[in-house]
Amino acid sequence: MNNHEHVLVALRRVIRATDLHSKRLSKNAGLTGPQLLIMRTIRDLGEVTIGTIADKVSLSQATVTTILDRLEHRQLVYRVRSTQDKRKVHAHLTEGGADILSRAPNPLQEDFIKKFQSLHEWEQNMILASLQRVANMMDADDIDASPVLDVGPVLKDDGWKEKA
Amino acid sequence: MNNHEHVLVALRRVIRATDLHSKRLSKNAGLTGPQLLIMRTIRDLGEVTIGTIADKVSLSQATVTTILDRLEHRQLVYRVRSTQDKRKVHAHLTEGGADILSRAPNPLQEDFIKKFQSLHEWEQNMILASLQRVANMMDADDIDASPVLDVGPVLKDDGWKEKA
DNA sequence: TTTACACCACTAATTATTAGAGGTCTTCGC
DNA sequence: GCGAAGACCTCTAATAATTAGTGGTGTAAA
Repeated sequence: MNNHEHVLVALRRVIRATDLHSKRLSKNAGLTGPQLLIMRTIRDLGEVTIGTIADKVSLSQATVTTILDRLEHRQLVYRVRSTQDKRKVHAHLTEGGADILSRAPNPLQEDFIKKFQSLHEWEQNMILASLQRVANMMDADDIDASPVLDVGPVLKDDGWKEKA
Repeated sequence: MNNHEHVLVALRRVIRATDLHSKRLSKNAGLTGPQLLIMRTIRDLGEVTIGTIADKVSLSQATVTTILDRLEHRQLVYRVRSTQDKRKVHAHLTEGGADILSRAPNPLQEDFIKKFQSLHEWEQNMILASLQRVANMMDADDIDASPVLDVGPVLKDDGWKEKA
């Protein structure tokens, strides 16, 4: 991981911690930030492995796996194990998943990241430092968190994940 | 792995190198020694994972995987991925596989191993040393290798294993 | 005899999943 | 408001199977 990517990861963390964190979306909507992010990645990249998703969204494979478990249980995505390489698993959106996603607002994350990447390093560092100061000031929690997407009630734990 | 087990592994190697190695069986029959050994393990243990097979036959998981590939291609076994633990894969015999196996001679390997295990360690070591001497004398290759099992021609490489 | 090919077996690397631990946020009852 | 419960996120470490790569043996064909 080069220096550039470190900055990028930091930026993604900032985005997750502000715009798209679960505390914002889960208030009234059925999908959390990471869930939306992963579903968009699947939509945009087509047939995509768990490892590729993890790279794109800067999360561990283990985290992506557990999030996909929840999405699969709600029948928003499904998995297909590759026949070429049986280690790999491809994730796909179901019809319902694609439908819900099409009605979700686009946060322009990827555009933003692409533009950010085109900046000089000193510019990136300056922006990140500024964001840090902003984040420190945000404890007041006086920003409106209006509902973004409504796909029904949040998943209840009805024991769908049977233990071995 | 304790001392006892080391002896057992050595013994299995001796068995493979003499009675059941592929050079003996593949002459006229369709199944090699390791293939038979693995199929018997599946039959005797029922729903069994690759790791368990590898333990039982003292081979690496990787080796068992490749041998199962060939057996599966010949439709003698099939794999089912566990729903409880998606890392695991269960191997089963197909009807045809069970049929062929029922007509194969039983080499009494497991009986032999069990009896051997009941011996004192110095006895085991003595026997292994004797076997080693016998093995050194076997280069003459004057032992008849009569066909044991005939299930048709040996698998030809018709490109069934497509590369990624 | 040489050559090609199928097979065996290993180690190391790769991919996904699970276990376990720690954390945040929301809801529900008091 | 406060505390507990539940759903979720995230990580590291362990686990399971597969694949890549290497080297070897045996058989059959040229």
